[in-house]
Amino acid sequence: MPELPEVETIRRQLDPLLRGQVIVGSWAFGSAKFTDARFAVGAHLAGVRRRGKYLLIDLEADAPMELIVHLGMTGRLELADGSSSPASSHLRARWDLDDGTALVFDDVRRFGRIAVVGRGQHTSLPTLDALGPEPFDDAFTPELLRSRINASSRVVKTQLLSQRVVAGVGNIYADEALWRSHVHPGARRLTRRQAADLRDAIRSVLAAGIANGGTTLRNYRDAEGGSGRNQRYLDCYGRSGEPCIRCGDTLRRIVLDARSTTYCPTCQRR
DNA sequence: CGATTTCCCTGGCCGC
DNA sequence: TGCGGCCAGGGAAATC
Repeated sequence: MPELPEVETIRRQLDPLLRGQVIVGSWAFGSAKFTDARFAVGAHLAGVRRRGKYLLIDLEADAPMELIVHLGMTGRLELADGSSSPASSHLRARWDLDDGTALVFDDVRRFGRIAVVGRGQHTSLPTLDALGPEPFDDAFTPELLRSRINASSRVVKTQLLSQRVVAGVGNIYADEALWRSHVHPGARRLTRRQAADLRDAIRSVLAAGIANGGTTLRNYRDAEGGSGRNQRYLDCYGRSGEPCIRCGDTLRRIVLDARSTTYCPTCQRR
């Protein structure tokens, strides 16, 4: 379940390793979600960027292009050098690089996606195309958060997961940010104070996630095959039935949009 | 057009 | 030990 901190961790690891290399060959699993991988062959890798949970690898070829990778639920990107090849029991794509290494994409459940598009041409990926601001961007203000949340009748957690209000928040960090800011996941309107607290909480839980190398609960591994450490510091997600560390009440699990949601019924009132 | 629902996937876990 | 059933859930397509 890679969210922004996990994708950013991978981006930071891959960028210096991929920059300057040339893709000399490729292989892709026979599914439309991955077959675009072969269109990157022949391109020069100019750098690895990130938008929300999407990795954007800049390609220089006849025209500027982007190799877009979304890790879905169980996607893993690793660099294989001849000596140590990463676990790839569910290989979905491989890009052979001119120094003899290979970028390998493994994805057990095939919720991931690969696309090669013209630079900045994102209309074929609707979620990316309509992505909200980066959480650390100046544009992500409490006023913007409040106006977008209050403009829709959907509950706040659903809107956070939609990626349209802010980019990169998934189920884990949504529960953490809502808990930290005392906002009920089922709230439909935010006060100015709540919006300010939630904006700050989103930033702080994501920053902690990045600083801790991401959250590994099941499948997530970084680009070196390592586990994250942030799972040791989760206050709310996955802790239903346990006491809230802030007030002592028992954390409760509900289902919103078919996604499990943990919150504190005392700290997070509607 | 926005909101809501369904579907895609398979390893791990639970109960019998 | 074996096996059916269920759960995890991001994003896109289908439907309301």
